[in-house]
Amino acid sequence: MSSFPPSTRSRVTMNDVADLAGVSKASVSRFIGEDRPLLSDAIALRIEQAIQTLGYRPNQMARGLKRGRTRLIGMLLADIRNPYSIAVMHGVETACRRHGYSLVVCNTDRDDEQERLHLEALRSYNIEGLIVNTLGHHRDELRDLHRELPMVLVDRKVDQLESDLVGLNNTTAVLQAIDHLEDSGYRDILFVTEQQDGTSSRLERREAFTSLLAERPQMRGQVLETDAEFGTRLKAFLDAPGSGAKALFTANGVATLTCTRLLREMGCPLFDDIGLIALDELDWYPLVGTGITSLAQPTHEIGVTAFECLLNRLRGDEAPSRHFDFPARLIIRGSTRKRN
Amino acid sequence: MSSFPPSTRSRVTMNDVADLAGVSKASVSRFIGEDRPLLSDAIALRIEQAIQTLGYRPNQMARGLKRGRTRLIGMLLADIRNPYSIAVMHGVETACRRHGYSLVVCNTDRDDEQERLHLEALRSYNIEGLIVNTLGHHRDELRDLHRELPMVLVDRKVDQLESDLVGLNNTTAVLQAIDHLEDSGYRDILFVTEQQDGTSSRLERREAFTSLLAERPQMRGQVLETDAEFGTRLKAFLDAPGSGAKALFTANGVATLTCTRLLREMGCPLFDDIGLIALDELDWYPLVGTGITSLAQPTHEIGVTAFECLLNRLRGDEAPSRHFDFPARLIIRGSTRKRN
DNA sequence: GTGTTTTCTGAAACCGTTTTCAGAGCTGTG
DNA sequence: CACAGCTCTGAAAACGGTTTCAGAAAACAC
Repeated sequence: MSSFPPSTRSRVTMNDVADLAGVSKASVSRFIGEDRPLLSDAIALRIEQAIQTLGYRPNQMARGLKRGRTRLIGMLLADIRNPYSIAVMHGVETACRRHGYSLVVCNTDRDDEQERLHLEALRSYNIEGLIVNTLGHHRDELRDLHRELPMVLVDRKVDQLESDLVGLNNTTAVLQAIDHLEDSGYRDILFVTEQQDGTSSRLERREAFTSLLAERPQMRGQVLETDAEFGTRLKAFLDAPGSGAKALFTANGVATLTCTRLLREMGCPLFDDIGLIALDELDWYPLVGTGITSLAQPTHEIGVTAFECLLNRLRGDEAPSRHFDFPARLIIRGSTRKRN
Repeated sequence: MSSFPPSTRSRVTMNDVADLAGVSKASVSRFIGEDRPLLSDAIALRIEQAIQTLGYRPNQMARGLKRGRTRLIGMLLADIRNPYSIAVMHGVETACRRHGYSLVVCNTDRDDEQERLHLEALRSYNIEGLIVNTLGHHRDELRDLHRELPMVLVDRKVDQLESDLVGLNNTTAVLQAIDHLEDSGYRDILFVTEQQDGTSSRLERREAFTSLLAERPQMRGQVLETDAEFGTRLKAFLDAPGSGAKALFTANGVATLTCTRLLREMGCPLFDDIGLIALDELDWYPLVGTGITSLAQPTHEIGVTAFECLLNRLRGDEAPSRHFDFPARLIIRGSTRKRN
């Protein structure tokens, strides 16, 4: 009878429901919370109907305020346009959804100041946990925050920050790559990485490469960063008299893109003269030249695991910090065909 | 003197600041809000110092509760793994950051039920505005929500939802493509689109293609969806006796990937026998075969514009709903070399 | 010196929830 | 029938802020 068009009312609140059902706010609160069994059937029914007719949705902000549970988790990303980040984020998002959490995504675009601003913002929203995939400068802010809430690092360690870490087993992955290259007859390997900026995974991969190759006298290895002079240096590598079949080993998706572009610009056929193996799998690898061999990371699993770590901590797990090192999966394509 | 290690205290609140500074909460509130000019210099200084020593950060949740401004905006995405969505999201995120907003990202994975759940969640967080890039089933929920807050559609219209729309001028883009194909000597065009699912842009592109080709008797066009039988049908198109040079016109990134994969599997050299023009630009297009010609969308600009629309509405702009149709940029590569 | 503004400040109510606490009804016992 | 022990309910006090309102102090006018 007394039905307003709900559109005119600003927003239906717990009081409205209580009034319509003729009960107190407390009862409504019990109904929507975990205390429903406390209520008599009669009252529960009245509340349920009132909620139905009014289309009531509890206000998470108010809930979070009183209860301390916002059901919000934050994710700090260094570069939202990196497919790796996106793939991991997809995993996180899926897991969040499954457990009733929502995700606040913060992209720093590799900018330290943005990282600081985002950290402040996230804190002010009372997020319950944080997933971090950035350079982690602002160590102090991160540590402060870590005292207040659980935190999980993805892919990159942060100095002096004791927290769970989820990522790739970089050493094993690099070993897989080198083994595969050696098996396929390659002897002269150029490891291509983006410029070192303190990213732990980047450093680990590079060091794994250097130390593993040092153990194999039959192979020769060098390392190049994709800096301003990369083009000329790459050309020099290609032109140098070989001590055996040559191959590039790119340390991530961006490096792969850079190399493939350059090779193409140099008119180097893909991949007759030179081999290529890439860390990280991208959907276009099968399409380029004879196809790019890669080591795929279980990105989805990494994301899901990151969230689950957080969830465990939220549920009170106080165990010392753990590391999850996932293995890579070798996908062989034309870019590493057998040589002799 | 009475300095606790801040780590032991749960979280410093406005009351703590007020106590330390020897003022009332009201003054602290004025200090952190827009009423700072009301305060005397002496008091402002005391507050500022108290905030400094305690490391106080206001709680956005509590703020939002009373004030109604959460500084949160939501983005509903159909498919977070689609590079187009990511590119737009990057634009949105940048704009958000610039204006002090944070972004809650919700990925529906093209699932209607997830869309509903996310809409509920977003509403419960009192987001101030919503950017929508989904199928928009749940028309009613969307409409309800639209009464409460401003909304902007990206790329796809939603039936009977009067709201701002930001996207590509699909008709013009298709026209550009056809013109370019015709100029380059192609006469037999296969338009490849993902299965129709109600996405307005998908439909517009297809219809633009059909009607534009109808006006050009010298060209022949047909449309194929990437369904289960697409492989065989594509092969049929390739094998059919041609009435002129053949080309594929893929309606988005996914379709391009599908086609390129199939062409490669069929052993069709890329791109000698057949041309290809793609709507949407991806970073690997230059690398495949002789390079894929594309129509690039100004994704970043689309994202920024979407946010700015929202911001205008938040600031009280009540103008009737607007459409922003951006033009595409033609990037010519080897896949549409001249034929005769 | 009084009266009127103006400027600054704090008390208290409020935002929409949860949670504590006390009390109102019952039921069962001796 | 008095008493304890349940089960259910509502009033009221949080949560961490903002905002209204009224009053104190200072500035100005006469």
